[in-house]
Amino acid sequence: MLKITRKVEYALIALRHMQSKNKKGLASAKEIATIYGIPQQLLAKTLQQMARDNIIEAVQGPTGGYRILAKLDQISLKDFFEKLEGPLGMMDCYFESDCIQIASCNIRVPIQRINDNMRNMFSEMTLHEVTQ
Amino acid sequence: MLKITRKVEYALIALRHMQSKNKKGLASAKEIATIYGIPQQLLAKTLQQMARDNIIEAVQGPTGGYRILAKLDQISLKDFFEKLEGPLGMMDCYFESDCIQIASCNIRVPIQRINDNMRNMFSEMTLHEVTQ
DNA sequence: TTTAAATACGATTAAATAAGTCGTATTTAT
DNA sequence: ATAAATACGACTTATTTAATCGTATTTAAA
Repeated sequence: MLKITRKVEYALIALRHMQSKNKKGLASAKEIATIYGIPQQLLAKTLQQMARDNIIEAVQGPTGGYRILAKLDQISLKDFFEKLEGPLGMMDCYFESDCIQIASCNIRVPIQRINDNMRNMFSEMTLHEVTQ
Repeated sequence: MLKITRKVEYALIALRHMQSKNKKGLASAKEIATIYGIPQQLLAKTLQQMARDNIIEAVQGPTGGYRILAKLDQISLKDFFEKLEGPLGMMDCYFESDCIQIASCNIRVPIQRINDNMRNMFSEMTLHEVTQ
């Protein structure tokens, strides 16, 4: 429990790799996948998603690849996680309220407190801190 | 990602229910399962595990059940989670070091930083806070 | 203008994890 | 004796995550 996914892991690895390049330098999915031993197609999808989210920029065609676009010190880990994996809650009832048990549930408030602590924590860390 | 399991959820519900009883009062698995609409057998296992961990105390035989044994304000959420689900790390490499990629991995240190933040957060919350 | 190497992406399959059930044994109040 | 509770390993099912497949598009360079 409380694990991050491979997708997020691969995204962080890729970002950190791209940071080590100069401003105009591109990194291809193949290059990153080979260096870090991760499945190329899966990484590619993750990179494509980050490109859609304007975290990175894609250049097509041969000699193409990706480079960092956003200012990483302005993106919180919480936003980053949510861009890649959707709403960040330790229990689904934090967002959805279709739980039949709601009436009898006795831990809603305490759970929200834990959730809020966790979200705060990730709100206060930036992508830059993590990939610097 | 970053979800707690049903087991933990059921454990919290059960603890909170037991707290609402007086010192000698017992709550059976059946009672709790019925009130909160959770699978009895699964809950029973979780209660048994908490009993083994001396968080609660089991009384066998008819009229038996469970009651809180430990001082909940002395058990951190981190310890609680780890008792129920094992080591608490957002990535396995926080504990295991059999990852083949270790040599080339570029996010070990950053990931440890996130992990440490998370573990700190859960170390600073007590079970009592969450179930009070 | 053809080719090759890259991104783009929906659909599908495989693997891992979580959730739940089953069966049986043991304990103990009545 | 019986019934109602805990104890617990083995098993099955469901859900989620991870990975792969197939195909289309873009574009630099021969």
